[in-house]
Amino acid sequence: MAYRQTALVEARLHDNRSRILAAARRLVSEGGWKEAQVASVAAAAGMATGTVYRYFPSKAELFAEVLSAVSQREVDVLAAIAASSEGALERLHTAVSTFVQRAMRNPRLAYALIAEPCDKEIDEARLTYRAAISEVIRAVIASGQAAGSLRKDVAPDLAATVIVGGFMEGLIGPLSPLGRRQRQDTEGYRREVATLADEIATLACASVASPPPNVRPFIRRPS
Amino acid sequence: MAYRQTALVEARLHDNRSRILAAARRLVSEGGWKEAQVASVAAAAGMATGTVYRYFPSKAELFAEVLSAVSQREVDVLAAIAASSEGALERLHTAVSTFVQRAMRNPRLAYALIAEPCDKEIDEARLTYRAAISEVIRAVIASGQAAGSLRKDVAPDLAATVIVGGFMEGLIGPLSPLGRRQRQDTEGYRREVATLADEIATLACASVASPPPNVRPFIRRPS
DNA sequence: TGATGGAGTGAATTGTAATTCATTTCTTCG
DNA sequence: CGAAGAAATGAATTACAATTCACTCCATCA
Repeated sequence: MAYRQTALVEARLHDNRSRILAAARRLVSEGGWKEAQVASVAAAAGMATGTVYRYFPSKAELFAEVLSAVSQREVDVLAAIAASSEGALERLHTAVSTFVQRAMRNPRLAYALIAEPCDKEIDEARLTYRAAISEVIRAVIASGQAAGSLRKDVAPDLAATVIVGGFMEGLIGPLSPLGRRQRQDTEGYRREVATLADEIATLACASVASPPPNVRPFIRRPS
Repeated sequence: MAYRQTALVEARLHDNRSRILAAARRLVSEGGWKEAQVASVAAAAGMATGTVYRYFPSKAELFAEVLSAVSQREVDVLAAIAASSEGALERLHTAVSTFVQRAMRNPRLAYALIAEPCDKEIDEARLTYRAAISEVIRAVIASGQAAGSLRKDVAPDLAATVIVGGFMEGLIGPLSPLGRRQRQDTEGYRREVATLADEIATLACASVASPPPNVRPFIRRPS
């Protein structure tokens, strides 16, 4: 028994793992999935390609962990807002507009994690966090319905799904590399983002607020 | 000059092209993108792989045309609804619920075309039609605002994007191979679909209907 | 110090489909 | 019929990254 792992080595291993994750995250947030190749990550982390595989079993698991780390923080932020003692409508508005504003802080990363085409396996990991966000929103809606401040004629889970889809889609244009024209460090940009966030949040709130819309849809001949 | 294309041959060529498109569409609607391989399409159309390339320059263009054909019909249906003389809110409700119901007629195909992970190039073609749908919805919203039946405090293009994202997301669960458990030919299924369509459409309508929601969002300390 | 075994390396391998193209088969018409 | 050109074929090629692994390098400790 001439070798046993010592604390120093253990620390280095842990550090390597972190460096890989950081490099992976940086590459995605700079160039999207196109840049997120295992070989590039390894190079960016200052090690050989094979080394990455000593820390992660596959590319998919590596990036799932990147996604997980970023997304979990957002879920936590939303959960904290949801847990506050404000009215349901206020919590919903704040949750949505906060999500939008935070996403716009790092648009390229948010775009990649939310919308950019990527490998199937990574895409599946997205679902998990979209579901987690949806669940937070659902709880807010359900509590608002119980308290009587929100309409009761919509299923909370469906409403939450629609709201999440809505604000994500509303974000995609502004987030996407094509939709962003302005430098991010200007006052005008900040104001635009705040306006966008408020408008999207208001749409979300309106969809579940009382009173219900008074619509009498007409019947179409099915075609 | 011993050969010139005759009408008979021209007809066969056109027929081949159609067969390729039909086969491609059938494969996607049966097995999703996983089954949508050029070789499989060729086999399903009863010809050799290389032949497909005499009609389409690439896989992406082939499937973009499949997507285009299916989507354009939906855009047309929505446009017809949008052009009717009903109130804006009624047109919006009918447009959304009609889209949902039509999608649920062929869930596997709709799922593939709307949400299933696929090649980047095909994914880009999706954007075109999502934008076209969004534009139809935007026009309805704008006309409703002009007529005074819809709130004026939301930008029509943003509202349209959010609504489209919302109803697409609301559809994904029910459309996806995992979310569908029931046979499609039962009375119960039809009723469920109708309910889903109505609920989603109602959410969409509520998000832009008058009066605006009365929300006073609280301020969070940025974290 | 040198024997032991884990850690790191990166060129080579693998897997997966799209795409090509030399060859064969079919159509046309003198 | 048979020459000429178009269309079809499908096995071979290409492209591209993920993944592997035989080897080298380093840390540990008797």
